[in-house]
Amino acid sequence: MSTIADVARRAGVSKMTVSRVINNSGYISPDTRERVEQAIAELGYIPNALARSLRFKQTQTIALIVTDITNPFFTTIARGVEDTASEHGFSVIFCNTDESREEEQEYVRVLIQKQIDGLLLVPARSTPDSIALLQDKTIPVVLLDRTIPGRPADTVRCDSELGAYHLVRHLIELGHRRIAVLSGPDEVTTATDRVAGWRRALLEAGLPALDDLVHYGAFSVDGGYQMARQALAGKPRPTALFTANNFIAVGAMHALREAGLRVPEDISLVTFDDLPPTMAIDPFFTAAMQPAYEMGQQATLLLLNRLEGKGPETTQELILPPQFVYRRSSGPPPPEDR
Amino acid sequence: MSTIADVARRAGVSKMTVSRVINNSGYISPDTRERVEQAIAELGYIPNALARSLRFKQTQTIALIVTDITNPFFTTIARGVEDTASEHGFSVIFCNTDESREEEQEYVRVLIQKQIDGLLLVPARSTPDSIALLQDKTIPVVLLDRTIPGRPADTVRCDSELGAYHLVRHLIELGHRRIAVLSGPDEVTTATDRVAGWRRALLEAGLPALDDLVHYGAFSVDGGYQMARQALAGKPRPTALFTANNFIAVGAMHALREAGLRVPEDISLVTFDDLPPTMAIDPFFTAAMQPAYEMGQQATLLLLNRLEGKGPETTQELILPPQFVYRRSSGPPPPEDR
DNA sequence: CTGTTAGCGCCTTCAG
DNA sequence: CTGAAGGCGCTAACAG
Repeated sequence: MSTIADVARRAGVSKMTVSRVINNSGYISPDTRERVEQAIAELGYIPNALARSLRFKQTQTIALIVTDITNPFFTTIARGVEDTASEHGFSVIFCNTDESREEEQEYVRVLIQKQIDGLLLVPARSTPDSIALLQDKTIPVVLLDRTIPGRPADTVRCDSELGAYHLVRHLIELGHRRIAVLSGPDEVTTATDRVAGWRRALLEAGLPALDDLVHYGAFSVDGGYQMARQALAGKPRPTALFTANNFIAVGAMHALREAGLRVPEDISLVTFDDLPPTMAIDPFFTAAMQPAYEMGQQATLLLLNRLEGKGPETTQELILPPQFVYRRSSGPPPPEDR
Repeated sequence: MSTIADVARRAGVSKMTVSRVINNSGYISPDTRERVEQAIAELGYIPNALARSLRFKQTQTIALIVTDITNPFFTTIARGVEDTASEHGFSVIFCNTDESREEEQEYVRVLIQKQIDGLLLVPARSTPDSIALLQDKTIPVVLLDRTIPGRPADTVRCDSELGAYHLVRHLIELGHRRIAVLSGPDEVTTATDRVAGWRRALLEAGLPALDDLVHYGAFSVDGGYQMARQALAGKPRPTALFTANNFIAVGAMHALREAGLRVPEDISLVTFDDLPPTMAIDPFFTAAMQPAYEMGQQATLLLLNRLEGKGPETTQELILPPQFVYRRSSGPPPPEDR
């Protein structure tokens, strides 16, 4: 790897002159520039960004920590982040925590060492530890999708409570009175917010929000399967399920099929997060779709603004509305339950 | 951000001593160590990896360039890469080319500047330019999924020709004689390899591999839709379609539905790449499934080995077999076509 | 218009 | 067991 000194030697100038040519700064005589550019071309010289970063104290690199990159929701966020960052000349380091608080802490440490300029974080669990570490070092952080209770921070997320409220209301309007909710881990704000929306819809309709109907578990196919089995064992059995994400919905469908229940004839299902249109032969779920790409994009823009010292002093919270699609997975309850 | 000098001052020792404590190198008297560790804790000192990298000439960072991170196939690869890299203490910069050669070139340039230790590349188009740049700088590269004709390089991929051959053979055994292939861009080796497998299966069965039956397009839902419409316009109409990836299959299904054709009663469909099990309520496609996670994992291990100077002098090519699942999307041709 | 000096934060070498 | 000097590659500040 040739360095700026090699180029300088070859062009018969000082390192400084080469630096000026590279960065188009200051005045340079045309033929000096020519000589330098030729030397650069001959050597195939490419500047070392590490050395620059060491001086400038910025790396043009941000990081994105998510809990599960295989979930299309996060994939789409990631795509939004990468597109936006790249457009603005930033690279993105991706990290996957698998919902583990320890992994998250470890990643944050490494990323600080690598001197990232900022971080986009989907917090694995609601503890302020990792983000406190960043904020101490005055490295901007934007929380994505989830919040950390009691820790103010810039945030971009979807309105979980509202989305849940509308989905459950839709079920109530169809005539359902026993609606179970299959949610994520109870330490994660999206999971508890979605339960809160479920509760509001029920109470508003004068229906009891029984604890028996609330299930917390993992945001995964297996979690959905387990919770659905529990829910189906309830007496009397719920006539509808509200699942808190796409994987849970798929797992619940497996359990329903196994129990010989037809959807929506025997039981209805509505869910947060749809299956991506690119993957759906025949879209089926009634769903609240989060604007994942836009969330990634907006979060990145907010972060990049912070890097430039722009934006208000106080923390910003951008809450995007979900979109609703009503499809075949929801219908009226079976006759005996009306 | 505190530096090693701050710690040294606070502990009343030299920078060197602090460095020794951090890296556990050389002998240090227990109570000097104690004092230094205390100073580190008090200051919340975290070493600057940039400065280290500048000296050591390695960043413990690799990059992964894919063409479309929203495709679950690449997502799963990415997950395999991230898990493996992280286990070995490496961070991963993700880049998305959208199948654009220019984007790829630009990313490679930036990544070289950032002094990545190695690159995992899904080449967007079959030109050796970007990888030549890396190899000139002796930065190890491992090609993933696709090869670059005429440019030997370490590669980890799935056997596209074989997978296609078996899928098409399956159709032939069911009685199909007019089988169209809907493939990717004709400059991409996976696309051409899959057409080659299709051709071999047909010729081996004594069937004509007519050019009319071959369609090249984009690896996308829209590409699949377009190609399927063309294929359906063929006279006589094919009785089966072989699609070269999951998105193409989904797009083809849209076109089939639009044309009022039932699968498999009126027309059969087999495909490379399944829809991921986490996303499938009711798996439908007869498919050749690529071991995506393992591909990511193996490619990363190969790359990390190269970084340590291990492995044979010659380039390595790891070709993994696809797995086959036979499901409802394929059946015998309609009676009039038998 | 161009060059010199100094330093970003860290670690290797070589003395003490 | 500990410290001082020097350099990784680059550029800001200050000459000339």
